[in-house]
Amino acid sequence: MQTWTRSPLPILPRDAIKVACSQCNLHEICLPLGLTERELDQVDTLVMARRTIARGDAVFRAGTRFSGLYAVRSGFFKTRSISDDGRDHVTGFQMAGELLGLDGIATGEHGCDAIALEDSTVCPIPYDRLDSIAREVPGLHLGLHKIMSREIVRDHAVMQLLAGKRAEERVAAFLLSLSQRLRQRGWSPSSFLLRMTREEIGSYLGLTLETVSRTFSKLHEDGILEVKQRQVDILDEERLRHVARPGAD
Amino acid sequence: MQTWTRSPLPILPRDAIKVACSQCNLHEICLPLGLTERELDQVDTLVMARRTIARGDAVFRAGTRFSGLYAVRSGFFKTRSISDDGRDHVTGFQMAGELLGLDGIATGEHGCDAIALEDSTVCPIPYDRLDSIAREVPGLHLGLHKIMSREIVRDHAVMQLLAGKRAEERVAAFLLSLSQRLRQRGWSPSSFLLRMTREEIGSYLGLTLETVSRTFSKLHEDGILEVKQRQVDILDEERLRHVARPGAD
DNA sequence: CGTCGAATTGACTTACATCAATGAAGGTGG
DNA sequence: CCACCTTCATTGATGTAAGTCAATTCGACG
Repeated sequence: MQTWTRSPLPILPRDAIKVACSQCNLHEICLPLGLTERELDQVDTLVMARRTIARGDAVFRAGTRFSGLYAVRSGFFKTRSISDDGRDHVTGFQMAGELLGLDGIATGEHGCDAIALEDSTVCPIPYDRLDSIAREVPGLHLGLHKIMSREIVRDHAVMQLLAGKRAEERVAAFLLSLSQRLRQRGWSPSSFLLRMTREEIGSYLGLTLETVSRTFSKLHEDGILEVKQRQVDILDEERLRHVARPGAD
Repeated sequence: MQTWTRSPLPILPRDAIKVACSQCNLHEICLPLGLTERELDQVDTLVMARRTIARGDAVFRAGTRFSGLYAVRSGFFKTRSISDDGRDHVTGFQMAGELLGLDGIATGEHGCDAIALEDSTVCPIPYDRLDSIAREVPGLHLGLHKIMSREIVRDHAVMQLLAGKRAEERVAAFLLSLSQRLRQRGWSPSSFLLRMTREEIGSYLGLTLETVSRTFSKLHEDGILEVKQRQVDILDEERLRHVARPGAD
């Protein structure tokens, strides 16, 4: 059924398809954010092809050479890294319009694995070409700076959450963050399917899978959520907000 | 005694002194990292003056307009932000050669307070000038990207630590990180004075000040550290490493 | 229908927080 | 110079949120 996505251009990999940022409905939240039409045309030469990633597969793995970033075109990812003592840790979840691989610029090697949690597509963005095109499109640098800066802000928020919040607050904040990002993309912010396991949520939030599960049950008992396996329905966003930030009024 | 640092140029603020990156002994770890002599000369026009910050004062505060970054020239800082629910949290400690303010690029507002923990000096780097100079010095963009990327990598390491490690491991990792950064700067990595309180360490590591104190005592009892108030002497770095990453070999 | 990974729930343990008292260091003013 | 105060650090006693271990249950898939 989807055979039309398969290489009309025999030179490219089978799963690649030519695509332009200017035509992409994500360009308002993705890298080309805030560029003019003219500038967008130049950026179009950047992203040559899409790559499809099957559920469970990696876009890149920790330790491999960094050659560029990947914009999530569709689907859902987790990034995970193995810590010095062998335990592994989920550092984030990424959805359409978000960038993978920012942590590789520093060292020239990817610092984590980027794993697809469902069948997904990404737009590879070669870093050297990005850099040279950005010389003619100054807004592109600003855009990238902003994206990296936003990542830092987000990480700080997560650090705050891990350092200071209790299990219930963490889980509530996590759900609200998902909800808000879904809303931005035009999907339902109150009814959605979790793409990750309880264990992956727990790893991200610094909790065990049992605690995550119990917390979902608790929020359910309290009438704030409907949870059935991976299906989540937020019944009372206001109270969920309240759970996430106790003490604030 | 230090009056010679005070404005030989009456136009500048009293505590400002003209300074060049090319003459700065920090340019190997600071922003101009990896630039040629020629390029450095151009960058010299960027940083016009130093600013001194008294202990306890802020370089900038959360919510104020972002106008640029600040390179720590000397001294020691903490960054702290107030979370949505009113508690405050230390997001990092910065020493000579490190940049303050990266999280402000995203929103155009500073996301945290940057407080001097001892009398310090910073080099203000106006963002718009940085951006325009970077057009002629491409390495500067790469440098900034690398610095931001490194910040992301570090934040992920902290997240890992907060999510997965126990008190003793956190404190050990914290001391090792300090030690390593001191070594990079040519100071003693094994004998140093902590610039922050137990409470600030605790806030950063997601622990109470009591737990931090107890953990120091424990490491002392085990013969790994000498700790007397703020003075720390690492007696056995190898074992400290071992405490920080249990289970690894 | 049986198998397997994921999720839920319960009983028990523990690492760390909380509460509280005491002790050192450093700065200020008489 | 010493007495005083404030801030920071240490140490102990007790409480609790979340981890651990273990048993079911649920759903998806072959």
